[in-house]
Amino acid sequence: MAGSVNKVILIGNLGADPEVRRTQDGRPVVNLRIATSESWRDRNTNERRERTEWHRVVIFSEGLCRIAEQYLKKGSKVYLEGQLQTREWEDQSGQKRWTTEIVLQGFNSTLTMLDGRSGGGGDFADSGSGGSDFGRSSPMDRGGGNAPSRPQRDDFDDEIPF
Amino acid sequence: MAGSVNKVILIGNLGADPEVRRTQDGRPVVNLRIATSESWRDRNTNERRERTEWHRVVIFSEGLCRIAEQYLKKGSKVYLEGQLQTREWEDQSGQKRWTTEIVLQGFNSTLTMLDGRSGGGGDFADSGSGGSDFGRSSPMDRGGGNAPSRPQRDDFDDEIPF
Amino acid sequence: MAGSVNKVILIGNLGADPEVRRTQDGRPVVNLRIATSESWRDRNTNERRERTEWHRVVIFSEGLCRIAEQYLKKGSKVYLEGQLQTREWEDQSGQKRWTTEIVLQGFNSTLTMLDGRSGGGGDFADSGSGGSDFGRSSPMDRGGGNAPSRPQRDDFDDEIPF
Amino acid sequence: MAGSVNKVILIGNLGADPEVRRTQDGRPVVNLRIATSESWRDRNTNERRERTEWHRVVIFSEGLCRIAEQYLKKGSKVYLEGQLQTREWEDQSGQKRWTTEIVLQGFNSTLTMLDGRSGGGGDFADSGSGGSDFGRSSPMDRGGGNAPSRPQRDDFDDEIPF
DNA sequence: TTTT
DNA sequence: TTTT
Repeated sequence: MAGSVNKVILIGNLGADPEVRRTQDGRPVVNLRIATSESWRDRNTNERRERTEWHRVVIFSEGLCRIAEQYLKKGSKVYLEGQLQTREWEDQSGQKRWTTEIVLQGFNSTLTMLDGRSGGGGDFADSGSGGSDFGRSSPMDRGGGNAPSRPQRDDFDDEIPF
Repeated sequence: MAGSVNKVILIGNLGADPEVRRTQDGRPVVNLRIATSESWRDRNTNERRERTEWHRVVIFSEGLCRIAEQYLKKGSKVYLEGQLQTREWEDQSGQKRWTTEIVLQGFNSTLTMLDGRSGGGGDFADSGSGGSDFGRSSPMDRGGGNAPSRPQRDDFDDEIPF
Repeated sequence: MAGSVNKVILIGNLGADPEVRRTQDGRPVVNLRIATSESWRDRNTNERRERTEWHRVVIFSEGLCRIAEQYLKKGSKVYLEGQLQTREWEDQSGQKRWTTEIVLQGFNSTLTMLDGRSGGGGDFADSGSGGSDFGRSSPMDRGGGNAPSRPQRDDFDDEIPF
Repeated sequence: MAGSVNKVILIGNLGADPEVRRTQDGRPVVNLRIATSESWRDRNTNERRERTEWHRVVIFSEGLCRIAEQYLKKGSKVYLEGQLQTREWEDQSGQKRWTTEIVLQGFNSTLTMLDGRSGGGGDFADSGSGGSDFGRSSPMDRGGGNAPSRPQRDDFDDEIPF
């Protein structure tokens, strides 16, 4: 469909260290659990109340995976932009289940650390990546195939951390 | 938690007419199914491909419910801002399930029609408001001078459709 | 125009303490100067480079003004959502000039502190609110003053999880 | 500065056809004038009022320039994401002036047509460009210079329009 | 004028 | 499971 937008913006804290996996062909995938919360004072009881929402974030962009691996850990505060995707899977009993995740992949995905821990810090974005590693299959896949002479993602990565 | 943000921005089309329900105490709740899509041309096969993502949207804001009921229908294109919420429920077999929805409720929720169907059109936001406490004037009115006798939220509601 | 959106999202640091003024009829107006920066390493020279952008922010929302006054100071890091407005003025020589500002006023304006300085911290939004009721307690608290017969926040709590 | 965000999101209509220029080294630059509006009913007079804001948009991304040239015209409705930049210039009398623009360049810039005119339509993003000119210097580097051997942007462009 |  |  022409003219659609699917964007999630979060600022929250990692509930656990980033979980790093690799696809069969060696590309990294990082999963994050991120908490966002709201607090307010209940008018009737005057008690302070809080609601925490837990988000599943999946990073496919190689550059952002690297950032997550190197700089993020349990408790880190991040700003990110990604998109919603719901995927279907089967539980042990063979029943269909759905999980909704925030996917960071391709252009318009961003990950920024908001606390200075680890001496890191920085503002990162996935330029859509360069070469072989990106998207292979997805709407974002520009390519793959032949190794690009100089993958853009690497260029980008060269710049960071600063 | 201080300093967190949980925001979803979608532009997409309704896959069905809005589904309107009422809570036990009479407040409206509207459910929307919204599709966002991306298309690209597969470089390897040169085929055009498309991926459609379906989103569950729940509107609790009374004002936005009214808008949805009155103006939206299957096929309508909308811009919206809401927040992610995952709720737990039990399926028929008593197993826990989770569903992630985009909730429009309270400040920072917005719903805007992007096609002119139905003679409608307009830009709506939920002030979160109930009745009497919102906006003393107009969104743009910084100033004024004469205290308006009638709360902006009502004004706002009066304003639409325009 | 129906169906338009005018939104600015910034994360940056205050270049100076908030500047607080009052309108003739006593309402507060707060001006902020906020810096956003990007850094990168120049590929050719291998030097680290940086570009800082300075933004003029004007807060008309009383609640957000109060927050700014109480919690923000030079160096504070904030997340904010507002809208672009360009206003015309005359310089000393009578020539027309324009200044573009990010205005926080009414629904869909938000201000969140991202560092914990001052013991503060919090997540604030402008419900378009009128006067006395915002900030008094929490972003979620719409209460204030006379207990509204059916506080929305409570509604909200009732509703979730649903 | 690490951890900053500078993002503008607009949905509005072009007030005029795109204005296309070229830099000395041949790269395209497109200027757009975009209107966003809000309407409301004045509580005191009960008149309908409207405020239109005009935005200056500058597109440096080659891919997005092409899109703008090919598909946009006066009256087109667009969704875009870019960033704020204020540049200094001198008027005829040698006085300093500032103009704030919304710049589409590099990752995290997007342009989407929201009306189907011209048979067009589509969802475009600037991947930060391709080849040789991105990252080489900066996100802000509009430069370029050497023709990229296989510009990513072209890859991307191959996919559109669909 | 901020920040890292 | 985070954070304040």
